[in-house]
Amino acid sequence: MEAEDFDLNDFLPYLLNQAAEANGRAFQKIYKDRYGMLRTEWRVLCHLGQFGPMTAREIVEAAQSHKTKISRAVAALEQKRFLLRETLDSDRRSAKLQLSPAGQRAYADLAGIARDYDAQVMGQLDPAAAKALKDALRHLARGKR
Amino acid sequence: MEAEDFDLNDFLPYLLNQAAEANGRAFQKIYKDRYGMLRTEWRVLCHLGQFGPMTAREIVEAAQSHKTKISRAVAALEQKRFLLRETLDSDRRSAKLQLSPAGQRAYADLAGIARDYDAQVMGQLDPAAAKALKDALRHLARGKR
DNA sequence: CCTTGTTAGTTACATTTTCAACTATTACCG
DNA sequence: CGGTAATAGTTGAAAATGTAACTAACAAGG
Repeated sequence: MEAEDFDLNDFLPYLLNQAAEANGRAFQKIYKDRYGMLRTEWRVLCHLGQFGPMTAREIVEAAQSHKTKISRAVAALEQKRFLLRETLDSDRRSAKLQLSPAGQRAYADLAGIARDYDAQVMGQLDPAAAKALKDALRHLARGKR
Repeated sequence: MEAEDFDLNDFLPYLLNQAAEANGRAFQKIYKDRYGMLRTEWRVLCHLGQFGPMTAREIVEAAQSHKTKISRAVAALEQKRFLLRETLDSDRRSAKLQLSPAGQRAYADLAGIARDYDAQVMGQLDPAAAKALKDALRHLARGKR
């Protein structure tokens, strides 16, 4: 329990951060340069492209992200004409959000690149370790918010 | 290579981010509430506590962090009296940075908590998976900046 | 219906991060 | 040496994020 036993390079939050940052940068450059998107915008695009129309609240839950972030990302995507919103009759506070054709094209483009990127990075790891890694990450990402 | 094959919940940068955020929050609260530190400040404290006196540039390299972030964190730690700076005779642009006694106490305190926290989280994982996880993270964190 | 409470989403403001100069010092090279 | 280039670190403005308060719509109980 002494501080001497502590090793920063073995501290999980630090490792996760370093890995996330190092890893995110390359891909971030792509959606930024190509579509002028921020990370949260890419995430919203991604959720809608993958799961179909959703409300903002559903995206908040799925992405485990703060509602102001989602709100702003939705507004930005709408302004860029990647997204359409349609107020729900059943609850006029919410809107059904879905990708425009341009949004779908952007999603298809980026998803393809993401897939390749993921395959390339994961390919550097031993297959068993690769699977274990993602399982562990999914476990760590769950439930502590 | 089609977008349909892409699964966000299997995309490494996304998983890394989710895991890092979920995981970082809990510990962040501690150094923030207890010492009013920001994450970069905690990191600088940590580097100095662990590796002894360094220059700002060395911290930048070790932490793979931007120099303005480090510069401001150093200034903040100095103001909080956790850190002492001493201009180098060999190169008067740089300074030797080291923790004050108060800084060392804060480090010892936080390092102990960090160690426990890490053990607790890692303990939830299968031992083999736990080791594989950190190895993989170290691999991913390397070299891509 | 009318009051009270809750929820979806937005907006305003403060904090933090990033980006682009800028200063001071050192290194290199004719 | 003297001038140009490179490096350590800082600063100011712009962008992004987080926090809190807000609006609008719904829900439920009397």
